[in-house]
Amino acid sequence: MAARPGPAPRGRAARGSARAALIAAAHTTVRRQGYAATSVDDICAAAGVTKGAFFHHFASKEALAVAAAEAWTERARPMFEMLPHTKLKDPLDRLLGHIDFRFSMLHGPVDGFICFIGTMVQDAYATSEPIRLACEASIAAYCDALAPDIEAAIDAYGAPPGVTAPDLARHVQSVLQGGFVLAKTTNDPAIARESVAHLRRYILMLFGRGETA
Amino acid sequence: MAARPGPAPRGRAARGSARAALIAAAHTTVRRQGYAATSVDDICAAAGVTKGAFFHHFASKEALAVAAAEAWTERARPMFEMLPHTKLKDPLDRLLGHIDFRFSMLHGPVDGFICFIGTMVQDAYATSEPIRLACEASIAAYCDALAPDIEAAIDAYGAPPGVTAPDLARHVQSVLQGGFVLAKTTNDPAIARESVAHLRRYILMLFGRGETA
DNA sequence: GACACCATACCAACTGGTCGGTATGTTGAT
DNA sequence: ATCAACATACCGACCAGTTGGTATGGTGTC
Repeated sequence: MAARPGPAPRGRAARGSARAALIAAAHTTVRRQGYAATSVDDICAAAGVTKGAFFHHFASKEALAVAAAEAWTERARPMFEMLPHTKLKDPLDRLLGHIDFRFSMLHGPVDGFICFIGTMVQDAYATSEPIRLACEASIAAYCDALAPDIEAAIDAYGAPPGVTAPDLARHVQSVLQGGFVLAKTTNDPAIARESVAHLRRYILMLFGRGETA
Repeated sequence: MAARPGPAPRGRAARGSARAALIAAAHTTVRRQGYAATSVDDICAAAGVTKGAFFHHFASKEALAVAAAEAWTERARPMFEMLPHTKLKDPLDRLLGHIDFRFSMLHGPVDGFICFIGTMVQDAYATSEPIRLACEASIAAYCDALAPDIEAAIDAYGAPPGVTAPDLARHVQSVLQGGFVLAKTTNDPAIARESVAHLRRYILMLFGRGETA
């Protein structure tokens, strides 16, 4: 107790880190158990903080959920800005690069790649409008980030009538979310990879690069 | 299975109906709130039955969940046996008929068309292996029911290499589940209809009936 | 540069209420 | 009379949220 080591005491978490630790703990815990099945105590234990700290930073469990949804959006941002495929010249190559990147994430334990937003909105959309809205905003942000490349690909290569950029962006998100659900069901990511492979083939066909029967 | 001879008492729910009422209540309540957020009392209230009756018929909440998953599978069976499109001669027409039928269901309140299985497995797959397995069996039954028509369509029209019937059946299921998640997120089925429309176009292209850019 | 002052960050213990599940009583059909 | 099919009353565990308090770091004053 008397020992007062330098800047980072090893015994417990640094002061000021509780809020971030709680959000990170919410991400991992809710992804594993769902929102309703995750108690505030669970999150506190995972974050290594007490309940007092929790309610110092967040007015309610719901408020944490909203903050965690916003943090998740920020966490996903580098996927569109820092990855190598985002530097490709051809917009369709950028889109396919994104799909391939999402595909490459679908390995290992299911908890490691499933979407916090999709998991949470499933059992909170009917009980908490603030959470639902936060999740809607996060999904919309993802689609908005994906849409410009799709738009450019449509401009460059054309697309069948009725296919628009926002529309296709939402479909990409839909296939991913569906893959997560099935991966949870079978406890195996292979089924999600299959589905993303179908999505990739669809996009290739849409833009005239694919092969038909 | 068959109704007892003689009239049922008029005043309150017929004796012997509690089990079916509880399963039906589980379907509606879990679809709206998720599994973890649904209490045994909620289900009992929705079924118009007391807790004593609940635990007379089911050993636990988990046991009801498993029974409800099996009942859901049975409930979906007529979709493959009794609908008009199942009588079509062309297997691809039967498949498209099924897709169109699923599309036509995507109207009105979200609670009305989302999948009990997909909702429940989301927040129970990590905490209850029996529930996960029951949901896996239900999804597998759906895919098994869909696969023969796809197989026949592949035989009749051919398909790109790597596309198999079980594979594509799972993709159909995946797109549906993903559409449900996004419909919950936006509280609007339109987004799910869009996604199923993309799925339909993909299938048309796969089998050479589609148009590319 | 030392110290009073104070807002923030955090903690342990607790509360009223709800949870899944149980123990036991009552009813109705055979 | 018997037993399945319910209902009533209750239990310990756990839930989200509250309370009263302590530790920490920044700031103004001299």
